[in-house]
Amino acid sequence: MLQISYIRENRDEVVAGLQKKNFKELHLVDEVIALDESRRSLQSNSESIAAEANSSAKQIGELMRQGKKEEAEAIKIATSGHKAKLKELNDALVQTDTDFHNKLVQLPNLPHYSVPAGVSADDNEVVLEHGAIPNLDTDALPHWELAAKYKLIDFELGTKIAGAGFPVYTGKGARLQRGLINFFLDEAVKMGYSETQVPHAVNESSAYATGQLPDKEGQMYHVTEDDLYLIPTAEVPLTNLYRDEIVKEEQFPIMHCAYTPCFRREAGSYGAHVRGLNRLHQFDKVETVQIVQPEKSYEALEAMSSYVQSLLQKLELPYRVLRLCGGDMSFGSALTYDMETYSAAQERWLEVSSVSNFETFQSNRLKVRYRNSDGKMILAHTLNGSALALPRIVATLLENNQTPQGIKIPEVLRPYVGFDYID
RNA sequence: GGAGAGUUGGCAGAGUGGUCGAAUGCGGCAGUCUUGAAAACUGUUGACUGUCACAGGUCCGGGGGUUCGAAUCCCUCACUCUCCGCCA
Repeated sequence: MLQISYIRENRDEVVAGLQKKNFKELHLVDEVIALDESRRSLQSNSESIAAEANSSAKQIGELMRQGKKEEAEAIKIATSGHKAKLKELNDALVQTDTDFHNKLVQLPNLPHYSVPAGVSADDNEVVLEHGAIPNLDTDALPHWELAAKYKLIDFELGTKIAGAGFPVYTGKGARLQRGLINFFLDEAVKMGYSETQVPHAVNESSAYATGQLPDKEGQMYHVTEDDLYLIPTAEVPLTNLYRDEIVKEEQFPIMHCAYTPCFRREAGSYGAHVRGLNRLHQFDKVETVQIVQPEKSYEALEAMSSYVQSLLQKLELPYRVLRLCGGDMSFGSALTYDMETYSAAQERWLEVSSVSNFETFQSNRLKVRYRNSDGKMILAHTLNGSALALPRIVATLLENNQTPQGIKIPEVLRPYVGFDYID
């Protein structure tokens, strides 16, 4: 959620930023400003009446104590009109405030100045590419065929017990999953992230605070009986750890990592691009979250980005880093780097990580603040990044490393999985 | 699932319908003392909103009501705890 004080004072910059993000409902900006205006004037009206009512009530109390009943009665009669007026003003205020808030939350975050203009994934800027793209034989198989051949993943069995997009991992496939999770967690801890286990379901307040609600309501599984949402990413519980907290400056940088399954409904996608592991309703991911002072957040973003790259390097996967253009960025992000690995058998890039700085967009709702050295309350900046999401890593690992002897496991993973080849 | 108790400031914990944004203790901060620290003593110490700054307003789990006036009375919802039942 953007800060209204900023919108009020920087209207033109806000509009320009939203345009860069390819946001269409620009009229909302002026509507929000107008609603804020009338909300504040209603508030000051209501408050001055409240102030009068308060002082009358105090006088009455004083007079009653002194036993001057008649005088008290007189003031009672004189102030009896306040109540109706107050009620009226407050009703208007509540209505205006609700309208104001409903519109304010529809505004996405403003992009960082370095974000390239553009409307779609084609306009993303390739920051760098690393590693050689492997030349596979012409009979190389896509990962879903490899998964079947080596009995690593059973998609049909998952469909039977849950539905499409809920794979069952078996044998060395299951072992590979566990190995990757442990590897990612160990690496994150080495980087200074504190390992955390979090609930896999969250309440409405949490989903709202990190921005999944109301923006992405349909993308989450909702347990209606208990009004809980299955987490689409560990970002939600991890970031909400600090909801409504005033943290001490010396706690910074706050760094957490967590492994969780992630649940996404993601309706409406079909075809080869969602085959196999490319898009799932349940998948595994190790997430990293940082909460830092505003002046440190871009430094932290770069560190998170190079950390993710170091993982890909250790896994010996060719990858590239994209700086997302305005139109392709998520609702709450100010700057996002996507990491993609090259899937040689599918001959395309697959997104395996997304690292974002939300600046104060999340913390404004979360109310994560700290007191700076001048004693001022400051909203902290929040960042998060996948480090890493498993399915597409597994997909590229299987495809790129297929050899006549089987699928070669990268050195670094061998101690984690306990074998050198899948065969 | 059944029965009961509770929700107050960073924490613990008082609170009679008016003088309660709230006693007291702990913690935090500043000072005195000390070479320094501890102890002791003194002072100070919530958030939000609003203003150039004051003033003003809101907040005692959330929402609603009664009243001139609610932390205190009523309704309602949520959550927490205890006991019983069930259970990994």
